[in-house]
Amino acid sequence: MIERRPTQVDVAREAGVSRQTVSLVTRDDPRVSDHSRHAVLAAMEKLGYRPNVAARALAAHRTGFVGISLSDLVNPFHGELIELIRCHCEAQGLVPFIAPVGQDAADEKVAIERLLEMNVDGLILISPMADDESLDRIGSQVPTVVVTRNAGPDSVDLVHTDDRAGARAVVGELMASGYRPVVYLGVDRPVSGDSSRARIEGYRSILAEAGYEPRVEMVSPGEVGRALGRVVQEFGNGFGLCCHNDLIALEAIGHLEVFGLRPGRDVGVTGFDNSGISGYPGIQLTTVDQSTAAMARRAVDLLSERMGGRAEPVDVVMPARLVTRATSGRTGYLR
Amino acid sequence: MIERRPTQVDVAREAGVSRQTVSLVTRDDPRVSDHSRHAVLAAMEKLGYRPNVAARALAAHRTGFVGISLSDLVNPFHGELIELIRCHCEAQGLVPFIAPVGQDAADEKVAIERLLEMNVDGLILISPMADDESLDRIGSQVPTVVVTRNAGPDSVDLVHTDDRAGARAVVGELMASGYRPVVYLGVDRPVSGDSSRARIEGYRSILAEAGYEPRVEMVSPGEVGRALGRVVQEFGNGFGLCCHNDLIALEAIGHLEVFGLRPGRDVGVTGFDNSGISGYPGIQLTTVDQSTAAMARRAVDLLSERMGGRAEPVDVVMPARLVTRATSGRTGYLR
DNA sequence: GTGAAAGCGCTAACAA
DNA sequence: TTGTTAGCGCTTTCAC
Repeated sequence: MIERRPTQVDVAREAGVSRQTVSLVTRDDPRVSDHSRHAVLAAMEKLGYRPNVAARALAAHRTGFVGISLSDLVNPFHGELIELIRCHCEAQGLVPFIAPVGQDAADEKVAIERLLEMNVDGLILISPMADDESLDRIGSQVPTVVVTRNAGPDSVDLVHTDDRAGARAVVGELMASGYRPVVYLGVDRPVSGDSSRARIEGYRSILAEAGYEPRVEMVSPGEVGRALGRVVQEFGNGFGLCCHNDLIALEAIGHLEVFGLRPGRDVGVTGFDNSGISGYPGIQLTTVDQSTAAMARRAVDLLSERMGGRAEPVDVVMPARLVTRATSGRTGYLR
Repeated sequence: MIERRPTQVDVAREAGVSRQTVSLVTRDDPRVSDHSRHAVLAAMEKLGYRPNVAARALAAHRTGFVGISLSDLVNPFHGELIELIRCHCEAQGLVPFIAPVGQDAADEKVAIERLLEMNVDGLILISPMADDESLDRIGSQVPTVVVTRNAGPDSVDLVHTDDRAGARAVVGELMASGYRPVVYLGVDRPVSGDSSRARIEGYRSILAEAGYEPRVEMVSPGEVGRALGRVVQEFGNGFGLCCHNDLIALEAIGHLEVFGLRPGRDVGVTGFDNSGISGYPGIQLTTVDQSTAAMARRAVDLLSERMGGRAEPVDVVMPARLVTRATSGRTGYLR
């Protein structure tokens, strides 16, 4: 039922040339006569020849593969990012593969290890949980770009949004709309250089400047209710809720409605990521846009450069853009 | 900066054994003395040895890789499914990789082609767009399981939910709550055996039994507004909206609120997938549960069996379970 | 422009 | 239990 795959030998026999000529054709080498090339291509087509990547990798010491590690597949922001990265990889002749990561840093390590085992030429790590030492080990083995982190070892490049500024922007917006106090609802990711930390830092800084005490509630996705209950109990209404990302904000909005609190009216709510759903009518979440497309492009470009031999680390900071919608209260009440 | 990776030769020298012994240890072969095994493992650890998968694939004619093709990374249902598939692959000693697919069938073909090139031992295709002929070509090259489709060639196995029954259940629920007419809001995927078709068929069948005319509106994600506008214009309120999946339902709910229509009260709305967000308080979407965990497990099991030599096609139908929440109106109005 | 030869790092059958 | 011997399918000098 499952037949043997044709090899270059089969193609060569079919085309009436030597096997080496076939190899040259696959690599687009110019020193093949038009006639031979044509015969080879026709034979490949006829036989359904597909190069054996394992053999090529073994002989050529490269694969053209780019490994992508991605933990949170449920976050639509990541989905958008991956699709854009894929497009830019295509354009650069790189072949992207995703290793699904499980829950924790240990799972992530396994996933990255596997990408290394399959001889990827480069690595794009999206919101990795690994510590700097692990990142350094990885980066010194293969060109690596880390996306959404603002710090890391010199062996990797960094692409991230100005999370601090983004957080300051949304918190500023909530305060300008009159919400007090502004509470931060975040995820607990004790990873150096992680976006969650930068956002909290931005939140703290702008509150400090305005002379307010910070109040940070750490939650896991899916468990926003309890934390929010505490906040409602303590402050009633009129407070602002600066959420780590759009998903948490959506969950918070759901809980607020149960408490009878209308987002953008009784309570100000903001997210982060400007993911597709945040702009839906009926949701209209005020959030921060991360210029996802530019991030994706820069990440792939940096990787190409690293693969091309650059050794000095590069850190690209993308602008954070406030997207003001209904949930922060100033553009008209929706609900 | 980037040092050469150690090979079995290096490990053998370090451990003071022959290279072949190292090979045996990597394959967990029992006929190695405890002493040698220990020395080899220590040497591997010390050198940071990692097997070269390309070389292994070339020699052993298998990789242990399972390729997963996945078009819609933004749909959280797919994210959940992938994570479950990953877990079961681990348990079976299989290594999952995802090839990100672009927008259309041509992109998908490229992505699957790449998985084949990297010598995956098996393929799990999630909601593929390929036609039956393409699927047959794929399935006759490598063991393949197609998830979420109810028809396909004999060379592939099928795992899918009873979409017809699921659609009948939600439409029945909407009608029992008194919504008339019940409109279907679906995506246009002209793929044989696709879940979208089965759901529409279920919708039509139950409407026909009750003596109503069907009304199917096809939309693309992100463009629900226009179609919904037509429906509202025509029927005012009191109608039911059976949406192809939760994402579309959420988008529809957003638009309904702009029209001043409250889901579960003025209009009945249902989704499909029972994805995490559908149960959020404040959303409370009536939907259909697809027993995602069981689907994932069966898919991986079927793949193992195929890889083990089974040639007869298997078609597994998972039960569709109605999850009644607020948006279909009978469990108390939320909004 | 084409062919010959060597070898990438590993597995697998067999012999010792 | 360990070593020997062939390759797997391809790229890459280097001659021709």
